[in-house]
Order: sequence, then structure tokens, then C-alpha cells
Amino acid sequence: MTRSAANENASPWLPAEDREKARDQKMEAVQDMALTLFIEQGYHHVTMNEVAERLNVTKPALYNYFRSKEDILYSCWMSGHERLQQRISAELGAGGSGLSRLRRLVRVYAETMTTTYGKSLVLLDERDMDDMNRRTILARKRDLDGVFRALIAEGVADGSIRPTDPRMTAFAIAGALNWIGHWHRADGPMTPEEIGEDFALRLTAGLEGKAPIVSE
Amino acid sequence: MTRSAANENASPWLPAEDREKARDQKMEAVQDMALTLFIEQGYHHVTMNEVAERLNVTKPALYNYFRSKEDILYSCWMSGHERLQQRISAELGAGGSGLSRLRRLVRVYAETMTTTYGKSLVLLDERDMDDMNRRTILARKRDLDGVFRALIAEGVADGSIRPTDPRMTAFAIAGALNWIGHWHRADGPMTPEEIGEDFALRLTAGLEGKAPIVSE
DNA sequence: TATGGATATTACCCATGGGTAATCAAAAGT
DNA sequence: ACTTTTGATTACCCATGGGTAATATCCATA
Repeated sequence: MTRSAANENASPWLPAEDREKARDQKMEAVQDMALTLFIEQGYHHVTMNEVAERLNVTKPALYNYFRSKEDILYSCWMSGHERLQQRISAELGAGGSGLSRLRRLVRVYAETMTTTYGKSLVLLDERDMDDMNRRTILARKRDLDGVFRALIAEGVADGSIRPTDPRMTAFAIAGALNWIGHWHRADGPMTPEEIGEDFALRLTAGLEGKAPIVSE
Repeated sequence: MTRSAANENASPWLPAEDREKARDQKMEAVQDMALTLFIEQGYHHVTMNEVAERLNVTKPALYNYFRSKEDILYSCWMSGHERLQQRISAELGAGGSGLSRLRRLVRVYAETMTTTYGKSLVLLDERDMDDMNRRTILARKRDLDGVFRALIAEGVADGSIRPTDPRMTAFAIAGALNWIGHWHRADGPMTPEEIGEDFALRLTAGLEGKAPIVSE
């Protein structure tokens, strides 16, 4: 009542925008809640009923915003990827040696992995999606792997990283980073920035120098 | 026919043993087949019907060997853990510096991660199990983490590993190792031994020396 | 105050798949 | 030869949970 009174004489075009914005916000709320539950309990243990209940609506209401449960899953992954990609692009824009760029990639990747959307990249399973969506996810995962390998190769080429196999190096680094999604808890002892800083150095500490790694 | 002829005059007590052995083999066959499918498709996409079909039996036959689908899942994880634990114990029996023992742990862990049972430790989800089994799994995972941390702390204490936080170091190393379960394919370019050797050096390359890692 | 579009609810459908009951066949024990 | 045990089959049950149809409500607009 107070709300309608405040808007009583407002332009009649504004509410239309508001309604659209409200719709987007609701869609996002559905996605956020679903993702939180997916991460907590695992996709298959979360029911559409539970997602709805937690949002104080009933199940069919959700289908105003997503066509299916799988559609939400796919959206979650894609949103996570978009956010990560955004931060990577912003971070890698500036130049520097291959090693220093790799360090920045590791830092921002690690930080992102501590967020719910970052974790979605690791904790949601593309096998729960249909063929088309799964193919998209796999392509993006390959791209991400390519970024690591390219940066490592770049560092080897410019001499900032000792000669090493980009494929295995990328696997090792990406593995350590992705694992963050499994062990990180929001109430843990380190902030995302501290984790990022730690990993940025830790995961590249063995890459400096000129000589290749060999068994002694 | 040839088979029965060969055993015609054998002791009547032997078949009893044979039957027990046959039973164990069948139980193992069920577990192996289920695990293979779990790894390939994900637990929730594998039906008991499919497991049975692939073994040329019908679904109820499986329930002669396991009480439930979840029981198979738990058994798979535990078998994987047992095999890993076995190899770790055998490997860490001999002495050496903390660093060299950590290297041996990494090597044997990486090798194990390329096997179906090794992958089960990472690709099967304890959230699909009931409370009791889940608690057991989580306890064993904590133990495993403890082995890494203890070895790292040992190396720092004896001077073979530069001062570093055992917790984060263990997370980084275990992450890289566990990730093998996600990317490894049996038809890949490297043998398990080569992967083990590579990782043993790669994941410990940054740990040598005396000075702690600091941002330059 | 009437209209229509958007959004929510109630009540329902139904495919899926884990698990079981009744039964049967074959081998083991006596 | 007979009975019992083991292990497999056929046929079925039924809880779960994603998704939908019909309907109601709200609200801006005319």
C-alpha cells in the first residue's frame, strides 16, 4: 500500500521496465538457489520442489523461467564460465612474460574457484546434460585447457619458463586449481585473495629457471 | 563335457571350495562391471538393469551379491581405497628424507589414479551413500590428506623441503593427482609409469631448497 | 470497471528404476 | 532316488520426481 502510494504519479512506462527487471531478478534467484543446492547436495539429490520451496513458491512457477531442470544446470555452468572468462580476459589483457601472465591466470582462476559460480565449473557434470549442451561445455573446457597450454608454451618460448611439456604442466596446474572447488569452504581460514596469491606462487615455483626438470 | 570328464573322480570336497571361489569371482565381476559403467556414465545414469545385461544375467541376480546399488558403490570406493593404501604402505615402508618419501607417494598415487579403481576414489560421490558409509569414506579421505601433510611436515622438519604450509601444499599436490582421474584415458600417449614418474618430479620441483616461497 | 497478459497455484500425469515375491532349475548332500 | 540349497528368472510393486493442464490471481491499461 505504501509502495503503490509512492509510485502513484510515476510515469506509466517505468513499471514496464521494472517488471522486466523483476523478471530477470527472479530468474537469477532461481538459478542462484538451484546452484547453491546443486553444489551442496549434488545435482541428482536436488528436486525442483526443493528449489521452489526455498524460494517460497511452488514447483510450476520455476517453469516460467527455465524450460527444464537440465536447462538450469546448463545455465549455471555457462554463467560460471562467463564470469571466469571475463576475469581471465581482464587479467591477461596487459602484457608481460609468459611466466608472469601464467601467474596472473592462476591467481584469478584460484580466486574464482572459491565462488559458487566458480565451483560450478568443476562440481556440475556435463554428463547430466543433453548432447548439444554437453558438446558446448566440452568445447569450452578444451578452450580453457588451451589457454593454460598456450601460456606455458609462451613462457617456454620467451625463456621465462624452463623447458617442459605444456600438456602435463597444464594438467598439473589445472588439477590443483580445480581441486579448490572441492575443498574450499567459505568459512575457511584464508580469503579468496590469499588463496589466489598463494597458488599463483606455489604452482609456478617449479617452473622458473633454464634447465628442464630431470630425475636426479 | 570335457570339463566334467576331467573332474569325474576328483575329491567331492573340492567343488565346495570351487563354488565359493566362483561366487567370489561373480561378486567381483558385478563390482567391476558396475564400476566401469559408473566411471563411464556417472552413477545416476547407470541402471541395475544395465549392469545385469552387460553380465548376461537379469537384475535380480545381482541382489545375490549386493544388497543394493549403493552397496556396490560403497564397495567400489572401498576397494579402490584398499588398493591405493596397499601400494602406499609398500612404498613408504623404506626410509629416506621427507622429500624422497613424498616423491614416492606422489609416484604411486599418480600411477594408481590411472586405474579404474583409482579413479573411483575421485569420480564416485560419497553423497550418494547413506550416512554411515559416507562417514567412513570421509574419514578415509581425511586420513589420506593426513598422510600428505605428515610427509610434507616431515620434509620441512628434516630440511629436505623448504618451509611451507603443509595444508596448502597438500591441497595443491593432491589436487593435481586427483585430477588425473578426470583427464586420464587408457589410450592416452603416456603409460601409468611415465605419468607417475613425471608427476613425482613435477609436483615436488618447487619444494626443494631452503628459502620459503615469497612474492618477488 | 472491464480486458488481457503475465505469473502463480492446485491437482494431476506418468516414465523411470530400485527392489521384491513367487517360482524354477540345477547341483550338492544324504 | 529324495530332499535341500543355491542361484537364477519372470512378473510385479511402488516411491520418486520431472513436467503439464486447468485454473486462479494480480495488475497495468483502456
